[in-house]
Amino acid sequence: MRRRDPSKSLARARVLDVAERLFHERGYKAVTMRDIADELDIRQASLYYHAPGGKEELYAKVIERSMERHQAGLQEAIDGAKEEIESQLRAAAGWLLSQPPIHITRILTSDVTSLSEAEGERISTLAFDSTIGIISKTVKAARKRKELRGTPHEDIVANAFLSIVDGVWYHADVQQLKGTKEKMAKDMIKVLLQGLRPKS
Amino acid sequence: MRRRDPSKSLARARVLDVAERLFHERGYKAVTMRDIADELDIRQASLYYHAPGGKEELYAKVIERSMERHQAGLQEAIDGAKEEIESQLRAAAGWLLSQPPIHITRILTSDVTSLSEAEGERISTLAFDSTIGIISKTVKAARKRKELRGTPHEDIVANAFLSIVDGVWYHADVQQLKGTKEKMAKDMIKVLLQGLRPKS
DNA sequence: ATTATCTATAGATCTATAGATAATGC
DNA sequence: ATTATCTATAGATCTATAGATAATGC
Repeated sequence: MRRRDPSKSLARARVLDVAERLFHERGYKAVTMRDIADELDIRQASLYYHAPGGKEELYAKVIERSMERHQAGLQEAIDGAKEEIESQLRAAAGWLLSQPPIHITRILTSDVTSLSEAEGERISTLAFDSTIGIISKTVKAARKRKELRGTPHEDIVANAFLSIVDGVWYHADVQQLKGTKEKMAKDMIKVLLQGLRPKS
Repeated sequence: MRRRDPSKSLARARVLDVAERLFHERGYKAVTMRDIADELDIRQASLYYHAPGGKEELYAKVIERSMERHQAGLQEAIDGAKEEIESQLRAAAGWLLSQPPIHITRILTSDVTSLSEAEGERISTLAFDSTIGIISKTVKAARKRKELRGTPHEDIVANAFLSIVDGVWYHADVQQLKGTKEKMAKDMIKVLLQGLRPKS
């Protein structure tokens, strides 16, 4: 052994970190326990010491942790911003761009269908509430303050917002467009909000 | 045998239809050859008579056919509409909502990474050009007509548009929101365009 | 004694091939 | 003879478990 394990959480956290990155990048089915072990430089079987519950439970733990972090991160960003929807969404986008892309639509439409039904539903709800739900709530509050008009449904708007940020990631990464991600997000938020404001 | 195969394409097309539905719903890795065979009510091995090239080639054929159809469908919808961006996008959305959701982001970020590198790149390019590319071109043309301002980058806008339509599918299907998909799409297009028009 | 690895392997699943069989058209 | 299935099975891959081994702390 290398050391007396100063906290147990250190090695476990590393496992969760690697698993999170791979699961978010490729999705549940496309990641094998061997892939995760390889990146950790241990044997595939040794991974089960840190993840005795198996792959599905590891995935669930990864998504739980990731979603709790996103929920908190989004909420803090929004609460820390001026009580005004453009500042709030810009802060939310700032948070999202500080983290690797989550591909929330893939989680909700593909990944969860490979899990047991009960687990799939639990993860669906959690993932929805932690991301779309938070933004949706914020949009709703802005409507109460009369900053935004009543349509379209806030979940659709929230989903559009998150997809746009995901799209910014894709175009910055893969398509290598010029300009910073923050600038792209800021511009798209402006576009989105202009259409959402009351005609006055 | 049941019949003299009046065209060969009939059975082949059924295979492609089933495979397309499953691959689009769940993604490449989450669909097995057995899943496809089961839905066709044949044995898993019999599927190889219709798909002798194996799973990866079947997936490629499925995506090629689907993307060619989408490219044609989108282009025809847009060309058939009034030469004005709102009519064009509404027609494009109408086409997309007449087809099952494609989850283009999942294809581009997850599915293609499970293919061989060359095939992955080919499919990526095809999928991008057939969807985001077509909308992007349309946005660019509208800019030339001075209907829209110059930012954000048209690929980002096109991606947002497609994600929004995908989101409409999700919320109508899974979340069971009230109202037709067409109404939701129309409202979101209005929102998007208002922000994209020149200040004048 | 506990912690964290390892090797070996069972068992399930998945892709793919070989070869037999049955039904039809020429 | 051709077309479309089938059964049987090889071989690869994947998840998971059992039990051995090495290093450290008590």
